[in-house]
Amino acid sequence: MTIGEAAKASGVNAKLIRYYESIGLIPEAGRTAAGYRVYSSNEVNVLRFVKRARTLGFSIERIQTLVGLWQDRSRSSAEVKRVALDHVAELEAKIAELRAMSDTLKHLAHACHGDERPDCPILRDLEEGGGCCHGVDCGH
Amino acid sequence: MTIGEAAKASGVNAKLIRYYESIGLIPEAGRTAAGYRVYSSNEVNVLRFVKRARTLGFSIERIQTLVGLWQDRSRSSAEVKRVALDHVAELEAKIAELRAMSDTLKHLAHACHGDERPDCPILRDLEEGGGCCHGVDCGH
DNA sequence: CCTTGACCTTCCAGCCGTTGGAAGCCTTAT
DNA sequence: ATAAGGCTTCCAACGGCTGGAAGGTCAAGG
Repeated sequence: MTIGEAAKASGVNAKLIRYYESIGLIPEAGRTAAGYRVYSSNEVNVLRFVKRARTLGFSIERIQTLVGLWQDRSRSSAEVKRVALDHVAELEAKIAELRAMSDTLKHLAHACHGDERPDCPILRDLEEGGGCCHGVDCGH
Repeated sequence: MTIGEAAKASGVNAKLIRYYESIGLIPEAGRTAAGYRVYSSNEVNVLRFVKRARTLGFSIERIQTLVGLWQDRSRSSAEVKRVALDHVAELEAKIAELRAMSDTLKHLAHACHGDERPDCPILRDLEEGGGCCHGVDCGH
């Protein structure tokens, strides 16, 4: 299997496969006499694992840990669960951050007439540093 | 006002101020005879505006637009609102993406015993590409 | 046999928004 | 005079890719 075929089979871009190899996420592939990388279905499985883990938002570093646990038959499921829950905690923190941004902006946009006039509570908020709704003159 | 003082006054790191100048987000600051950057309270206001906008997650590109609208007295609030709502849409899309990841992982982690045994539905999901819950043998 | 085109190789650069460090100049205080 | 602290520029790294250039290799067709 060449890198292109492995890419198709795994869903991971050929360039990305080389990148993953270069950073040590996956082991160095074997080579033909001409220097072409060669892949077996086993390596394709690892690539698929990596791809799925990326889809779930795991960092490369954590994926390295997960692949290690996956290969380790004497792993404990507790270790895997801990890695997953650490990641969930980070996701939830990020979601909360984005949620706060979005809600603030939706509120400001709601208060904005959105017509041809220049007056705009969104710009006022940016100007004043977000102190709008802590006072009394916000009007909502 | 030197760059360090402007940094304190605006809450934007001195290094970041130079970076913002280098990419054209803020205009080039004036200089003393010795080459030190000089800031007025006006420029500090711009920095504060930028900082608040970053806090709300706006990209540098959109902040450039927002600063332009802010300075433009003949702007329409509709333009500002559109920029804000475009950003809200992006935030919501990102939130939905992270939400899906987190929910999937929480579900998998819930199904994982988290003990010393190696068997783990999280690894099974990564191995199989997330097909677990579309079938019948998932067990939840 | 030669060409064409599709693949493969390496290396280098850029995206975003920062942050860090190195090397050197300027100012102020002691 | 000298030390400390600020300022200057430039270069590099983070994460996770993605693109391009320049060149080698392979299979099919004329």
